[in-house]
Amino acid sequence: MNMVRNMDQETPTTARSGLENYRRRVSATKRRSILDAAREEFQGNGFTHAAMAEIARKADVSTATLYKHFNSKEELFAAVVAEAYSSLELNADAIGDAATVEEALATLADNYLKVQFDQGLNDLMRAVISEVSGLPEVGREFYEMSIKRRHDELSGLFDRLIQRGMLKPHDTSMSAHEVAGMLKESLIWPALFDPSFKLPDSKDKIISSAVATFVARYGA
Amino acid sequence: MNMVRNMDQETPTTARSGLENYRRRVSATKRRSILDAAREEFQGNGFTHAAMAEIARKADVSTATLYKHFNSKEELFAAVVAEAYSSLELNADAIGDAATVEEALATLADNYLKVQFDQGLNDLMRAVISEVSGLPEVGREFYEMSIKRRHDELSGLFDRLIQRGMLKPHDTSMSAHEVAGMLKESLIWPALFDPSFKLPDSKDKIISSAVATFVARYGA
Amino acid sequence: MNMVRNMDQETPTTARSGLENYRRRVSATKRRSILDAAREEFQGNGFTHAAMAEIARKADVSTATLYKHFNSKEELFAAVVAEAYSSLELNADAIGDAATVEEALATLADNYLKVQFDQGLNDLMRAVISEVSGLPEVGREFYEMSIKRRHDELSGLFDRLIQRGMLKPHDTSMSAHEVAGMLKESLIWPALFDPSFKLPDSKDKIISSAVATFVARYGA
Amino acid sequence: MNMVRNMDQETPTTARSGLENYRRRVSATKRRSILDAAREEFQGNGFTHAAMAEIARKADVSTATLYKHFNSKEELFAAVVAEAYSSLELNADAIGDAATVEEALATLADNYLKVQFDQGLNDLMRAVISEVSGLPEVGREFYEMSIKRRHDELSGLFDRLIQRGMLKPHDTSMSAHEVAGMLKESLIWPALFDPSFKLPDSKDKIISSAVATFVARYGA
DNA sequence: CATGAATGAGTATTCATTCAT
DNA sequence: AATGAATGAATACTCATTCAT
Repeated sequence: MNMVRNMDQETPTTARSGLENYRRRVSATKRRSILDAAREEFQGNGFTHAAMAEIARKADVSTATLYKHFNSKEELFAAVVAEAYSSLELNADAIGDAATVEEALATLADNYLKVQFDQGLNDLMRAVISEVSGLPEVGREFYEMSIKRRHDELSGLFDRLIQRGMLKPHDTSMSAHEVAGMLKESLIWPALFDPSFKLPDSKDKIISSAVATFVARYGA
Repeated sequence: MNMVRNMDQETPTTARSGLENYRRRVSATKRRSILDAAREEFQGNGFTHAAMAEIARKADVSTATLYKHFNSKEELFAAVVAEAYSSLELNADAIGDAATVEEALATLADNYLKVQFDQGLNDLMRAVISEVSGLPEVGREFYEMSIKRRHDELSGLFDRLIQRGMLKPHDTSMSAHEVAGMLKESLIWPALFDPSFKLPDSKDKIISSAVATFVARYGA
Repeated sequence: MNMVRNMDQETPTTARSGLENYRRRVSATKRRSILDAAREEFQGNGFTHAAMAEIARKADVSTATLYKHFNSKEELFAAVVAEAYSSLELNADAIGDAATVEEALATLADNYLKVQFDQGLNDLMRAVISEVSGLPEVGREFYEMSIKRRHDELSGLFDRLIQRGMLKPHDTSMSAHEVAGMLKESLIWPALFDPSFKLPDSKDKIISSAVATFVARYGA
Repeated sequence: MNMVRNMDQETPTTARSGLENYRRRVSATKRRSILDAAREEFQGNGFTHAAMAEIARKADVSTATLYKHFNSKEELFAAVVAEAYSSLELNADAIGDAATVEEALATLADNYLKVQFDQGLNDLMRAVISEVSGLPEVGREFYEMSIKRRHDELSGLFDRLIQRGMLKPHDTSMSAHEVAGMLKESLIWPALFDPSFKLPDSKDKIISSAVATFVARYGA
């Protein structure tokens, strides 16, 4: 049945005219390179200082082509931001079977920080913050889709841990904010003000301490 | 008394002419109105979208006069930012005699949030973050002088509370980060992405919970 | 009957294949829809603001097909304009048997105005005038083929009326200009400056007066 | 008393600071050269094809200066058009004492045509017509201020001629339209479609005939 | 010393036309 | 023969900064 479904999807593709297929592929490729170039520009220069012409140059397309794919600079930026957070992999489930609360939280924190720093999300976050007055929608959506989403994931994890008797019953939305805040204060906040900020060696110690503080209050 | 005040101003360069004095006063007044106008513009529109011409207009001076006082937009911005954090009043001492740790922390948090929201520091913070790529110095200095400075004040308070036996001995720099982070996550972070964000009604509950979590781990 | 129609089309190049025939018909259909779409666009937006892409969209063809039929925007515009005036039906003859000069002229004027307003010729005329600097040929040709052609028709009518003794012998080219000008001043000229201009209620009065003035000088 | 009044006006001017005066002069000069350059461009290329950069170049100013004087291309165009028709000198009065109606009308027509052709008003008129869809206000205002204004002047003259018994009492608005239309049909209308159209040698004959037709109906 | 007019470098966006399939 | 994605050249407008008076 799986095969059949696959065939259902693939048959029309192969049956499609070569021209259509070719165009689809070329178009997708260009769109991809535009998004990559745009992300690089926006992360490096922020929204305002990123130039459409430079994005086009980096993507190796004309500005007109760029505008065929995205109707405006705002729309392109929104697409870049949306793609950034839609690619975030939630992995609270994956670590749900950790032996201890401490282990689970530390792993989750590690994953989160890895993604945040490796994918340049701090740079993108600064770019979004820059345009909060001009593009309030993008700001609000970014907050909802990345920050709030991870918060919900975290409080969901806590709810499950309560059910398993690994945590005291409590307001998990509050506690999720608290543990996230403890980590961000030392590890994300500085990155907002210093583009060269890297994860410090003390990272693990900071995580351990935050987890310990969390457990001191909410541990079973 | 009048003399005393005059002497305060004139002593440095003795026997200044009345004209010189007048000019000095006029100049200081203009500088003041420029800084006020600039702060208003930068908080309202961010660095990039603030216009020097508009600042000059609001300050009721010509653009040339504006440039006599500040050599560039960057320099003016830096001056506004510096003034903003240098006017922050630290008040950890004032509440040092609180009866309980909880009371002391809650009062401190209240003061901090009041200043942050009433003086539009969130707006200014967004402006600084916006220009971190272009003006890294301003970003770093802002972090040092406002965020780090408040952090040092807080850990200093904790040190004193430890000495009085009201807190367990511990790494107070770490704990200061943690309690600050817990508050910011709910009460400052959203303001970064939504300029219309106001302190929520749940503010006191959030403060209480953060303090309780702090005390659960670090309380004596 | 079907054969007859086919023969009408096929006779010129005998023994054409069915495929060729089909293509010819399709091509003619497309050309037709392109011209219709183009006229709509040009009348609505003028030459410069009409967009080739929009014309293609309205005609339901690709831009490439559009360019197969017409080598440039200018050529397409010229074709639209040429078609517009070639479809003008002269009808001076038809009213040649009117009882009085007054009646003949009033009928002719009525017909002329009806066509001009109903077929959107005022809009097209504005479009032509707009491009007179860029496309002088189109302007001159439009003038020759529509304005001058109607003028010739009119002076021809006057010549016949002179022969019948219904008008004094005179320079009919001059008088044709005069009567046309009298009507246009009130009924066409305003439309050049106001696209929403409609024929006023006083239209008949204006026609009568112009005719009366004409007759006062040139009547037998 | 005349002298005193002059002094009243000049004193403040001379008392004005040299700087202010200098700037006023320079600014007026630049504005003048911008308007001249713009008129040349608009007459030559129409509104859409006139380029702000080219106008700036011809006026020997930067585009920014150009925008200091006129907020937009539309506004600049409107200013050019307004200046063109506000400089039209009505001179029906001046010829009010002509011996005969014929003489008065012929003189008036001559003046009108002279201005229209010498000042390039036909070119400007084409430019206005081009933008009637985009800038309806400019179109309507142009019609009101130039065409309608001259029409009112003409019918006013006719009213006075009726009072003097030189014309039959009649609807002078109608007759003004008629005589204007007779002239325009031969002498202005062709210029709308041919930028190189010049006043023909037959000009005087055309004027005479139009006047004669007018007098045939409305003469006393 | 103050002025504000002038600048030049910069940017987002559009559109007639072409070209690989 | 038909497609529509891609192009490049063009253009209105902005703004930090300077300069002649």
